[in-house]
Amino acid sequence: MSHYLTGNETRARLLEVAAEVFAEQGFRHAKAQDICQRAQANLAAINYHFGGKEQLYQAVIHYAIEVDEALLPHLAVDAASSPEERLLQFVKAFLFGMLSPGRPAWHSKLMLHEVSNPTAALDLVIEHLVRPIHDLLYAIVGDLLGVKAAPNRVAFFTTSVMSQCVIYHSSMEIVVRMNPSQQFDPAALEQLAERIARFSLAGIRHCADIEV
Amino acid sequence: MSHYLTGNETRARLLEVAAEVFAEQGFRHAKAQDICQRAQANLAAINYHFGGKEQLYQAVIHYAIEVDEALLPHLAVDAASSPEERLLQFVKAFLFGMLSPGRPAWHSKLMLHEVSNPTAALDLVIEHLVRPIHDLLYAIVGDLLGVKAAPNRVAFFTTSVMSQCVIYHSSMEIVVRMNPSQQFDPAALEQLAERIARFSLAGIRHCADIEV
Amino acid sequence: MSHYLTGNETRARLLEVAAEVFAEQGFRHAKAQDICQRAQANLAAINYHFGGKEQLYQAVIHYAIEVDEALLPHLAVDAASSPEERLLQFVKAFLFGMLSPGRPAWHSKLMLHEVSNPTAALDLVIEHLVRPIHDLLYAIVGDLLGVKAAPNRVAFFTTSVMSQCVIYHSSMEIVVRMNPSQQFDPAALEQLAERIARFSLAGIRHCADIEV
Amino acid sequence: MSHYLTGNETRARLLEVAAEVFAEQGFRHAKAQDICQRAQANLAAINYHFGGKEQLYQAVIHYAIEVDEALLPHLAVDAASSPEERLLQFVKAFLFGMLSPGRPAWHSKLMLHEVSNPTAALDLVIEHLVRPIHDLLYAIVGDLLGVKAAPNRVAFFTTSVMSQCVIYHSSMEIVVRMNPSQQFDPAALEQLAERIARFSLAGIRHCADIEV
DNA sequence: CATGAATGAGCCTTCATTCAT
DNA sequence: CATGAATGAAGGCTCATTCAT
Repeated sequence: MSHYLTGNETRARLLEVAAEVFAEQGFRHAKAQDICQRAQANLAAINYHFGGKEQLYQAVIHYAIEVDEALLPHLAVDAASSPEERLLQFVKAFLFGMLSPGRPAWHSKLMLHEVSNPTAALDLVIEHLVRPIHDLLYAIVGDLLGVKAAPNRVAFFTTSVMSQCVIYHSSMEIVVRMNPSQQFDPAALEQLAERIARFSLAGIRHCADIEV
Repeated sequence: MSHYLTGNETRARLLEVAAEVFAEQGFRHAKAQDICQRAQANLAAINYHFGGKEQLYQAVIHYAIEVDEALLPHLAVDAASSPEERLLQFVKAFLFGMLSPGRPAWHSKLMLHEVSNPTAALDLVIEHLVRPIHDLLYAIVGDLLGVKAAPNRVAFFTTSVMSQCVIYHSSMEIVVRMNPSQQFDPAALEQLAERIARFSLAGIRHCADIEV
Repeated sequence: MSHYLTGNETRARLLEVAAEVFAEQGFRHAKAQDICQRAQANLAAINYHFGGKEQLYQAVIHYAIEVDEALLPHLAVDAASSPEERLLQFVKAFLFGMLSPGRPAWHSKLMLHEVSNPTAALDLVIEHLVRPIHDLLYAIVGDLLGVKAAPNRVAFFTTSVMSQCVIYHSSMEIVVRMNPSQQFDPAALEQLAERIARFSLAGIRHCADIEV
Repeated sequence: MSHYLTGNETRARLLEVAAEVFAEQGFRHAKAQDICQRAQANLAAINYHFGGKEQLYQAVIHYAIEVDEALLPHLAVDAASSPEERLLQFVKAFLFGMLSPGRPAWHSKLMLHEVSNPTAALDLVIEHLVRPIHDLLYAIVGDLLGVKAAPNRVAFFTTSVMSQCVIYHSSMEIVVRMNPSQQFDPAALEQLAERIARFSLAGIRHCADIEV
């Protein structure tokens, strides 16, 4: 059990609230006053418990990483399945994890802010969250292409699949504007995942054939 | 050169500098002082010429839109070509437009900030920049699928293609980290565009077959 | 014909507009920009024509005094009438001059501001506007009391009558709030004047009797 | 004495000083810096304790109302006395309350500014200070006229009496200029009150007779 | 371990005035 | 005689941090 769970309750509440606020506003837009107010803590509490806004943010990132690492297994679907099946499962899990109003609702938003407005914590995020997920997908795509596939081609397809998933989060606003009828309830997400998987599978296979 | 310039020289300088600064820092983080200093103008100049920081930002957005609308025709490739050919041309033009170290280096960054931290100007950006481009691609995909295609399927494929292009801009940092060998010189962009087009084409055709 | 009418038209417009704006906002709250805008003059025009906001205000006060001195005779009613009649006429003229939407609507407001937020021009205003009016009323009251009346008693009654007139201007807001049914159309003003005159006459006579 | 005080000492000092400064300059002309300096507080203290200049002003108004409400009973003279006696007592109490160099010297000035340059707080002032006083006088006048008196006539006389009292405050500067020999020591105030009461009584009675 | 009080640096805006043409 | 452009001083607000208890 890590340090952010030890100590008193105020500290924990602060951390939880900060995660939400940072997720909503990003590091620089987030206001210490806002966090303390929502956490029903004194304005000085941040400095007392964490040493400052900056360090609080670091703690939140660490927190997020731990939480996420616990959820990561969901993406690592049954290794015995066919690559095709695993691709579908991956996309499905990723989409649901990102878009369904699940537990750490703040989680993805936080990461998004970190990516578009990087702070010193970006490295941590990439190594602990992005890379593991990326590697999972990379392995699936690798299996689809077979051992003979050139790494940069595997990487390209991995990126293509990722991009199709990620866009529904990072550019949700715009996606909705361009296609207002698109829904995001579980059933619609399911269909979306299937389409992405099928679309990508076809693309991968086709290219696998013609380009050795 | 005296302090009192003819015409709107100061105003123009202010606009140019502001575009860069807003692109670097986003609206809220950008400092009026910074802009004025770089533009060698008085702190009150922003207020005098534009009426405030907010309106200056609006002006920059309008400026960006004008610049961009001039580049838009490049995406509208020869209508006589086959849809396949047009898809490739579109992706190529889009990628080059976004990634080549071309004209206004600040342009894309500005848009990125606007999308991740939307202001009131987002609507403008969407309607004048995003939608025209989106519609172009939508038309190409529509031609590929034929008249019988359901609109929401056309929209899905359009989004998938767009996402593959956009990710090389919005998440460049991460793409590079995950795949360090990826280059972005013209030759590499050319190859990237071909891959995206081919991958997408296969995906679209496959799905077109099985799903009516 | 005084200097504020000579010179060009811009200057005159500026003066006219400034009078209104100063009347509405008072000297310090009035904004040079506002005045110039309404007068369709350049922002620098005030400094050019008058030398600054301060001097413009002085000019306005002088203007007001001249205008007012021209209107003053209206208060100096027929000297042949009885004092009782003259009192009524005075009150009526004063009330109408203050409250009817007459020509220099800005005039009284300007004076009011000057009195509650005095500037260096207060002396001028008092000597040229307040005192002449006061003296008129003082003379009427003196005639009512007869030659034997002590000056401080004449002064007291003068003040009492004046106060009853002035309050309908200086505290209009409050008067209306305390007595919402009170109207201020010409007929109501007429009645008001009669009441004030009758009330005051009775007071003066009663006191004249008992206090020698 | 350290910079960190217990309780709301700074807040109290700020309030007291602000009352004076607002009374002297009015809301808009008063400078936050000035207030903080005189109160030996930091410029941000206003924001910390009150939330801004505006709210500080509100607090001052409330403060003034509290102070004043404590003094209000002095005006509500013995109900058993005759109306004539009560009128005299009322005028006397009002004049002394306004003009004697009593408690909060800033109080009346503050109200004056509020009336001539109304802010959102005017309503509060009217309802808590003006109306109670007005109602007191209205009742006295009503008793003098008897039950048969029309409300608008009672209101008129009330206004006339009030105006005679108030002018010695709102237009003190001018009153003195017009009648330099007038004194305002307790004895003179006493005489003034008697004159106003007697004058008004005569006016009221006379009109009561002739106008039903 | 925790808090209410206070601070100061930084920022945007307003506004009368000045400059050069 | 007149103006568009530019300026600087001053004001108020935000916000993370620090102090004393």
